[in-house]
Amino acid sequence: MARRTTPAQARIPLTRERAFEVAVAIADAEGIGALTMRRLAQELGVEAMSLYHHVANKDDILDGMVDLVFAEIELPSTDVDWRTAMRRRATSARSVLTAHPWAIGLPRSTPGHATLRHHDAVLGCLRAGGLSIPLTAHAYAAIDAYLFGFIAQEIALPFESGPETQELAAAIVAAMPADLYPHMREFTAEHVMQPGYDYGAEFDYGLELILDGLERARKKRA
Amino acid sequence: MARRTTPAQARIPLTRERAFEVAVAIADAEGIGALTMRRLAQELGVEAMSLYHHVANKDDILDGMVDLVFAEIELPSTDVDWRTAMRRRATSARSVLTAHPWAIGLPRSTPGHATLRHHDAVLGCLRAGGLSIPLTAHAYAAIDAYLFGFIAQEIALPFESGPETQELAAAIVAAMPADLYPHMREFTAEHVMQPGYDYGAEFDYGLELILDGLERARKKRA
DNA sequence: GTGCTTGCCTTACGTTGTAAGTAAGATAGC
DNA sequence: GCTATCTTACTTACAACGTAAGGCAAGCAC
Repeated sequence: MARRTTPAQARIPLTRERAFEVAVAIADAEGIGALTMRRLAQELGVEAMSLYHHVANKDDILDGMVDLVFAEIELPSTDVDWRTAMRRRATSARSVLTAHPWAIGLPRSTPGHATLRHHDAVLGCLRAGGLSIPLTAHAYAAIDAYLFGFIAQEIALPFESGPETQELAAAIVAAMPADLYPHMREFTAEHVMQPGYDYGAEFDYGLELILDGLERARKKRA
Repeated sequence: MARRTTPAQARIPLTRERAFEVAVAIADAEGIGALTMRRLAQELGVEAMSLYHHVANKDDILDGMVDLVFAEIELPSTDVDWRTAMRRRATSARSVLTAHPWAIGLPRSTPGHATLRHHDAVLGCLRAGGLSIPLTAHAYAAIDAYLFGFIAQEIALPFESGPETQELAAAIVAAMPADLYPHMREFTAEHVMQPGYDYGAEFDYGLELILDGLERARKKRA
């Protein structure tokens, strides 16, 4: 019997977009490992195989999810200084990807519309900011490598980035063989354990380093 | 019958290390997707479940593989200028991780000995180069974020980084809706398509940007 | 000899993605 | 009205996965 599971209420028709949204919700709540075709279907009030009428396969869903996340990231504005615009979009990307930590580790196959538009806006912002095309190429590669690299490292940390959990980090290092890693030991004792330490705060330093270097290069050419 | 599969030759006893090495070989040759417990066991002339006498589970194997890869990366030397040392280790990391492209995308759970020793050596190199502890923290975070971020981006490219495949990149962009991504279009036409373009070459520019900024900060304090 | 340890194998289970086929309702043409 | 077709969802089934539980054989200690 192909009877509707909830005959009382008119069913919201299944669409790609709804599937992506619910998939994101599952991954956010329980991790990407909890996202199976059956689980997603169940959450949509549908059987697993019905999903295949709207998506090609699971990778298709993962692509759609990543694009949905990218759509959340603030596009760089061309109304402000290019460095300010880059700073804002970097901060936005960091907060969005931290909220969806599974997204950065997903195998990226085909970029979606939001992803492409995002990258297009970044290029446009750099050009509008007065960077030459070769310098734009340098900036684009450097900023994105740093941005997504930092976020990936931060997410991979075994503890939350924050002041109250430095003790945990210290405990991890303290549990290591005493003289094998002397510099990590020193670094932990004299820096990580110090009050006010916050790994996440390093984000801004590195970003400014790159933006300053690029601005210097831009001025030199002009 | 617990008969040996190759009774003629004395069997090399199974060890964690041998399992890791063969696992790396499989992942290198056929991708990480081809690495299953059964396949690995077969390659070792053993049944799948025998592996569990030497490793805890599959994640344990993945950890061991990553550590094996890290062991290949050249440690930064303290005999040369700290920037030279960082440049060399970055170049080494890039070539090693490009040779084992599956490694950078693996979920990192517990770092192994080689990984820890590597990070310890990096910290030691920076300190020996005259960077203060806070500046070492900045440098460590910035360099690694950029380094691993760039490599991840490079590996995720749908084409090999190299001069002869820029046409493919151009074809991808050319297939996009005409006016949706104007800056990508401009960038491709006026830069990617130009002779001599090589995305991989951006690696050095960004790295120098960061190293120069850090050196400037070091000098200012001294 | 007996008993313990080590190393490997056998069988089996639950879960996964998805191929293939089918059936119910909606819509269009007459 | 009736039928043909399309859309949407369901059912069944399968091969491949990680791994739990237990068994058999060889080597060693005594």
